[in-house]
Amino acid sequence: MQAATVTAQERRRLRREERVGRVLDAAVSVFAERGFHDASMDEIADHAGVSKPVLYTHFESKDGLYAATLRRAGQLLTERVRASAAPDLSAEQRMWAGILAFVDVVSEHRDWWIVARKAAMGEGEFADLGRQMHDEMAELLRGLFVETAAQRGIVGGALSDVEPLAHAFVGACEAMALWWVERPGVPKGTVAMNLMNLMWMGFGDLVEGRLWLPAEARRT
Amino acid sequence: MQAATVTAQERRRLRREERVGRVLDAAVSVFAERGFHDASMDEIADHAGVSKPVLYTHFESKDGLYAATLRRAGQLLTERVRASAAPDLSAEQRMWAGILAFVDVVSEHRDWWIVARKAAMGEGEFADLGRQMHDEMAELLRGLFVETAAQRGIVGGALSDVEPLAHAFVGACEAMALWWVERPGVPKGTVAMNLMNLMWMGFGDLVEGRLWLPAEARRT
Amino acid sequence: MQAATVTAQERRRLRREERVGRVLDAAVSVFAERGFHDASMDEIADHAGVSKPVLYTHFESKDGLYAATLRRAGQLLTERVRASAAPDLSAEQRMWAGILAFVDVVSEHRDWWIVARKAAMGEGEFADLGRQMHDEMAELLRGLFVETAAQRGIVGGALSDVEPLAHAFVGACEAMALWWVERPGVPKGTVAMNLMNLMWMGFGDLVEGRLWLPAEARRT
Amino acid sequence: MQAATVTAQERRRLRREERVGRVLDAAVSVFAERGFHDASMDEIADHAGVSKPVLYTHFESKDGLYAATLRRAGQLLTERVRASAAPDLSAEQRMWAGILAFVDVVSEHRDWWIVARKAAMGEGEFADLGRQMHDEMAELLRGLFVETAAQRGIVGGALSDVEPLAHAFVGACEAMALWWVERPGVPKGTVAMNLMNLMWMGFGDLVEGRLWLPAEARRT
DNA sequence: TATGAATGAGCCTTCATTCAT
DNA sequence: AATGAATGAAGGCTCATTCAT
Repeated sequence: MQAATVTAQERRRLRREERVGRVLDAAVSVFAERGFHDASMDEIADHAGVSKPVLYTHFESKDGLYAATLRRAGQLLTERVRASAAPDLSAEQRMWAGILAFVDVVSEHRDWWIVARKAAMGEGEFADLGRQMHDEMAELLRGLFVETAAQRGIVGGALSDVEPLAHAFVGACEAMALWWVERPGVPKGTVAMNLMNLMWMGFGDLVEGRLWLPAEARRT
Repeated sequence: MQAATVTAQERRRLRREERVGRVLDAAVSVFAERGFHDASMDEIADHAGVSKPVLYTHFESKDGLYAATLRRAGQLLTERVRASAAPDLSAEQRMWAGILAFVDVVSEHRDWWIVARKAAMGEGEFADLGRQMHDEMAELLRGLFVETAAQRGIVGGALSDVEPLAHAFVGACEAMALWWVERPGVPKGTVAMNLMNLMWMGFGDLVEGRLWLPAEARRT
Repeated sequence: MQAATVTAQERRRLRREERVGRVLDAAVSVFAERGFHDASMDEIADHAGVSKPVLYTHFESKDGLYAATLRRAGQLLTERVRASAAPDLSAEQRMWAGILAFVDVVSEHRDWWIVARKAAMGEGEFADLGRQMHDEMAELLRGLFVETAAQRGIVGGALSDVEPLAHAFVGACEAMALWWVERPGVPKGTVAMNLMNLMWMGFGDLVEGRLWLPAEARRT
Repeated sequence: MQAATVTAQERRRLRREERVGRVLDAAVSVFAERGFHDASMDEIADHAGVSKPVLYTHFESKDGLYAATLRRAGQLLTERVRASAAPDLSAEQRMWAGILAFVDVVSEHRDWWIVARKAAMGEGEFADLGRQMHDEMAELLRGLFVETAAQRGIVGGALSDVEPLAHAFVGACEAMALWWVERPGVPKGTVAMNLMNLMWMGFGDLVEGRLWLPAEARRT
């Protein structure tokens, strides 16, 4: 009896989780296509094959569902990138692995990535959730910069604050991913190679102190 | 009499244009803060200090007002960048001038830039209008790449298609601008320098054929 | 000087009346085509070639303009019908003349007639104004009935109240006019003949006491 | 279980139909009183005892609700008249039955009849729907005319086209109904008798070739 | 527990009407 | 006296959210 009861509970929990999963999948699909405001709870319920009140038994509100979707998207996208940067690899290897992971995950989870991108331009909590992967990647990059510079004995240098640079690099990745998402024919390897060259080369120059200066500063 | 009549018409026309200007200013401010959907015509009218029907005498609809705002934003932002790249300058000078112009215009017209960025993540006509500056900058960059490569006698090279690279660079600029827009304390020059280094260095490496290759490819 | 002043006033009055006439013409045209609600003051002003405030200097409001239009329509249509029934004619001649006048005026002033018809189905004051011609014709007919019956020495008769009959006959005229207005090819004479037969024959039967009775009443 | 389910569905369907019925009743009442334009969806919802969105779950739009109302009115009014003209009756009996049915239905469904009359004066689709009963009655009458004339061996006759006459007779019925609707005290039988006399007598005269001619034509 | 049906609140849009010139 | 421009008020429609079954 005990076993049966547990099984029944388990089954219920599984069914519940499956439900939630289905709803999130529907939500991400609709949110990605329409954006937050033009996505209606009706359409999401239809996509999920459930009735609208079910949405409200699992999520507080439309905002709640959106936040959950964004949280899920953040996990999905971030985990893979973070996992790829194994600590026993060299900086170069970690960067290459990270780029490969990024390209992979973006192409495999197109909708999640699009939803996050759209949310990133919003306001408040949603923007933060939407920027999760961006921030994570920027932080990883910043770590790589600092670590490499330290290994080479360079302190400070001309560009003392690498945080904006990290964000810029991540922005380059995102822009290229966006460009790529709209051109499905381009092979993944090309995209990754482009990104790696952009980042590793610029990275190398900067870390080694090769610095461009405006004409007026060069006279000295 | 003739002169007076003309003056009256002129005054009317001026007032009309001033009105339209005020409405656009209010619109960009509200759209920037709330996004298209959460911006209400009521709030825009309030911000402009006019009544709601005035919006409809100058613009077809909310969509029309939004499109006009985006068009205006596109002009405002794009003109300066394009104008900065005087054809008698060297490629390096043009790039530096373009970056300075970009940084200037983004900081001077924060709201226009934010509105355009938000629109760029949408769909359809609005997205196109919102991407105007991005596309313009990417095209300018692409031209610089091709021209410089040609001057140095490099044909094809390892990265035959520079379009994605141009988009990536523009993405880097945008990400840094976004980062900067939220940190008003950072001096403009620092941002510009960061961007120029990122672009000119990576640019130089690529144009000169210094190419990063994955380990398995390097064996050959 | 006096003469000149008078002339100037006259001219002004004429111009004013011409203006009012133009506005009424425009109003009847727009009201006829669109009906009261879908007619906008803008469209009427455009049709009249004047600006909207001019409408309000001559008429109190949209309702006022509509009422004026209906009053004018009532005059225009009613006068001719009434004038046709010269008191020195026989009843038969008066009826025939009235029908000819009705058919004439309806075809010559299509819009005025249509406007009145539409108003007749409305509410309140407008309905009354719209029904002016109908009521006038019904009254004329009733007079003919009573007069003829009296001449023939018939008092009371089976149909003591001829008012509803008069309305019914007028309704027949209107329905045929409506049918005719939509079929411009049919000659005027045919329509008039049809109406006269309908009315004169029925009229004759009734006045002379030939009465149809339901089967159960006939047994007696 | 099966039975219970079916019952539940049945109940739902019944309630749904009842709701739709209630909405249509409210709509016809408000449309009859105010006309299409001055009727607001708010007022209709209030009359029906439901909230506004309910109107939109059952009907596409205000236009749709109006069209549905008119269609319903057309059915309601037309069916009874058509049903009354049983084919095994004589022409005279059919006309009398039809008139009784018309008078009945107009008095029992005052609002439906008013709504249809108002719509008939409009334009486009609505006018057609509003004229349904008129057209149906005209067609029935035309059939009676032709049939009776044929039975009496009259071909062509002086009035070769009976369609306008049929419309005129129907117009007479409508005008009398309108007159009656505003004078509730008048007994139904009187109205019916008046109409029957008008129609059957005029009808008889015409079918039998008694024809009124203008003076100038009579000389021959 | 899941659903069909309902609702309250809000937003875009229009138009008769009126100022300021 | 006439106009371009402006406004207040109202109506149609939608959608996130919640009952009653």
